[in-house]
Amino acid sequence: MGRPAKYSKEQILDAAAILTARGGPTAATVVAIAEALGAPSGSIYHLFPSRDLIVATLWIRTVRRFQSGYLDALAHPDVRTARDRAVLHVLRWSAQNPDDARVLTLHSRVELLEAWPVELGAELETLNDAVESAIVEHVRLSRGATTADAVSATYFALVGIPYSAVRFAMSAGEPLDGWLEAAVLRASAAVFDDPILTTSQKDTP
Amino acid sequence: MGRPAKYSKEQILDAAAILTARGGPTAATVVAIAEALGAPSGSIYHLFPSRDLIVATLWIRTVRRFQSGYLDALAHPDVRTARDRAVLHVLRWSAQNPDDARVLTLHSRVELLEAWPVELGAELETLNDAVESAIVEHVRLSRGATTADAVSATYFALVGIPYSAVRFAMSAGEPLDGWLEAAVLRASAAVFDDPILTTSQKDTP
DNA sequence: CGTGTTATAGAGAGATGTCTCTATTATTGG
DNA sequence: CCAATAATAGAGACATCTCTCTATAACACG
Repeated sequence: MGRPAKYSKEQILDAAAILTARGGPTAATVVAIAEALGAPSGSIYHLFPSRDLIVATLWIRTVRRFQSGYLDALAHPDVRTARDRAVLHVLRWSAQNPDDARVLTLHSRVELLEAWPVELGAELETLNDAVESAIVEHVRLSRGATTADAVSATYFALVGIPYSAVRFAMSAGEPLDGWLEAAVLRASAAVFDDPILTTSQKDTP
Repeated sequence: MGRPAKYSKEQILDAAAILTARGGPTAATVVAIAEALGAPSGSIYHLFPSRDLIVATLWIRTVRRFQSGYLDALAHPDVRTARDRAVLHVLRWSAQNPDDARVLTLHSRVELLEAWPVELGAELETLNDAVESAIVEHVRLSRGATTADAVSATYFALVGIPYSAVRFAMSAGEPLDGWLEAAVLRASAAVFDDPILTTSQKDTP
């Protein structure tokens, strides 16, 4: 019923991802996306009501794509294995999805879009909930109890540090494996060598 | 000789820094800078020939400001002390200069400006030379000889990791001291616990 | 006190981006 | 084959940004 769609939302998001990854936060203009698809700009607005919504949807899609494997990795019952797998997932997922990784790392959410669409407010609010819960759960498993500092430090070790390696590799042109993988694993693990993080249950090798 | 200047280049760069730090790479428009100074946009062009040159000059100024203390820290004769001081300088300088730090971390140089002014080409080329030399020298002091991987890893440990903490703190609203300082020091130091980095001269605690 | 000099003031030209609105095209079901 | 439907096509209104150009203001020096 009706004319078949020539362009899809996914196509638009794909084009927006590539443009953003390679040209910065402002590169994904509606005109540029339309050109990438060989469409006039009006056709884009048939699928997305605004540019902001394209960018916001791209952000959500990218975060979700990253999170699925990350949560699996962190769910491993052995605490140490979970840590290593989570860290490695950041590196390997980024290596396999360089454009998505660029969207996530080169550009922080705040600078990607100053005014986030209200329609997606709720979704954006809860976007990180799954990872946050998983981190809290991980801290509980490691220590028996949680504190705000322990959760923050764990977040830093299991997300912040591996992402710094992704940024580093992307700007330096280094491959995301070899010595860098090993270095990130050591750096991340070292964060846990702290009395504050290991009071109730000692993590011994 | 002539009317006294009401606005200075420094004032313009200060306004651009604040705008960029708080509103992202595109926030420092000439109009916005002019408004911040209470001047019409034409007056800005009397001091800077183009917006690109404002942003590029701001970048150089910010990097230089950061580097001066960093190089001092890294110049300490004791290798271990040099490392710790360098790492701490990143954290403390960022805490004391939050807007400058935001310019440096929230936005990578590439996304700040796609086309860098040719006039500053040479300056931008050599901007990191001093730090790179210092890192190479540090590696030589630690190991007796240098390899590309060792230099990269050192760069990651002494710049990448501390900056990831700055980003982390800025987006999470954590203070840049306390447990985070300690965690970063451990994470950074752990990168050096590697045979590749310690072949000729062992770094033992 | 006037002249030369240097800076600011402010309007506006031209480019680019977002978004709207109408016309047109392709398909499906009767 | 003929509606009904749902999509694309494309022009253009409106906003904003960069940069230019001319007029005007303030100060130094003789």
